[in-house]
Amino acid sequence: MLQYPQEEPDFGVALSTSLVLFGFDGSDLQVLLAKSKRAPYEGALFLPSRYIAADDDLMLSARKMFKQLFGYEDPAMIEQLQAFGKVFRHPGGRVINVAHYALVRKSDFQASNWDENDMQWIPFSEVPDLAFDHNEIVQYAKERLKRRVKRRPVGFGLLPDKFTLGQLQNLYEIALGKTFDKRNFRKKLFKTTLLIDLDQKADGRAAGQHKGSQLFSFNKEKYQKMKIQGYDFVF
Amino acid sequence: MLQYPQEEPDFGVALSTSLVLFGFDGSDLQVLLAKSKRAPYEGALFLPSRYIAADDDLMLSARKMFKQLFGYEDPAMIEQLQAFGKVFRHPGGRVINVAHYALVRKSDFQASNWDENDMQWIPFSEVPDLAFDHNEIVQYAKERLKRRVKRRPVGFGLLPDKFTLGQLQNLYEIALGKTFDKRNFRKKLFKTTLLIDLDQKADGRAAGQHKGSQLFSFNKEKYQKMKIQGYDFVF
DNA sequence: TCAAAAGTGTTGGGGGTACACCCATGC
DNA sequence: GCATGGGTGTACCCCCAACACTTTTGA
Repeated sequence: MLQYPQEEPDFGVALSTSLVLFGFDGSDLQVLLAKSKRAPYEGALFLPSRYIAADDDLMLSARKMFKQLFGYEDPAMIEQLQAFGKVFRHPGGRVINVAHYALVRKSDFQASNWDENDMQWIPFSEVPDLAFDHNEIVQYAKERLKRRVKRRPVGFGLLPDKFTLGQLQNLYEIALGKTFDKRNFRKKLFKTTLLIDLDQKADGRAAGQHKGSQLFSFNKEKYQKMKIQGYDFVF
Repeated sequence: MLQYPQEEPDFGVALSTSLVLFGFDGSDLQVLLAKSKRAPYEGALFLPSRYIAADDDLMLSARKMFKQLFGYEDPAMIEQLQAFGKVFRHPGGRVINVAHYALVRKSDFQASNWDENDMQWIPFSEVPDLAFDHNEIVQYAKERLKRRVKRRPVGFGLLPDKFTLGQLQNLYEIALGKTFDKRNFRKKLFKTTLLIDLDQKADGRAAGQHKGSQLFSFNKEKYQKMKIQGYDFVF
């Protein structure tokens, strides 16, 4: 039969998932990486990864790993990237990596058992050579993030609840890889009417935040309503 | 170890791939579907699919299936969509479907052994309930196509070498799901300077083609050059 | 007092959208 | 002759890009 030329499926494959975790500390967009302790990649950095049991849901497995790392369940955004086949060959057979990416607010959690796994945040633009084919995955994730940032207000999921326009602009500039004029950037964002002016000024200096600058939050409810009515966020 | 909590990968999974094949006949964008002859989906339509051997490359498997169907190797565009996990459960175990999509020029090939497999082109907007989770895959493929059409000149890969502006407009309208003003559409396309006016008028009536209307072709070489110099096709 | 970021308006040009009529061809 | 699609120009508006100086705060 043309559609299924092999008589029987070949049940010799294992699944893994890697998570590309993007975090933002106010001035720097970063990717979470672990350090390998095993040959042949001893000492090299790689994406947090795990095997998926044969009967586990793909997305659920990715979410479980996320929870293990951060202690909470619902990242601002999590999505499958795609399946990567050119992974390292396990002696036991073929392993397919179904990679995901997620966005986290770095302000939302505290590192817990990361040290023992040698995990660290690496700036977006300085990701070194990684183990396995993880550079390819990170590259793909970056492209996906760019597309999403342009067409959906996902950027806000990376920021703390109260943020300054400076932080927001930093984020957009790093994610999209170009600079924007401050005045034009503000006009553009205000035009969406999705920013709530909190009538509050920053009283300390978080990363990328200037003491005394105006704080804003993102009007998620309004965005939901507008979306239903056909509004399309385009940056 | 946090990164790989299961000691060993679980080699009990099989891979399959489904192809979402988009074709265009000049007036209608279509998807290629086969008819199932087996329970529990007997009579239902589904995407052309095959199992992937455990040590086969994902993309290569998709290309092989493409060649089986069309007799030539290089579709205008072929890309992985993503892995779909909620596929039917084979009695032997878990099957993961790594779906792909491809664009074909319907003018480039002749149906061969399709009859015996009950394969047929179904209009883009009239895809019925499909077997397995294939509706989800088709839906995902449509979104991907929309994005690609907007940001790359992939539409031309669906058209015959010589096409009319009417055909091109049809294609864009169906793919993006909206209508365009004829004059504005032409202005926009001419502005790209990527259309070659063949100084030739259609002498018959292909689908969606009006006898006597001007024929154009796409200047692929010029596009390649412009792309290298940073040009970004945006429709 | 110096450095760094916040905050603030105007102008010009380009691109998008809206809009209507005549012509060529097939049936 | 009638229906269908081909082909053509103008006007307006909105959005984007370019552009510079003053103020606040921390060090």
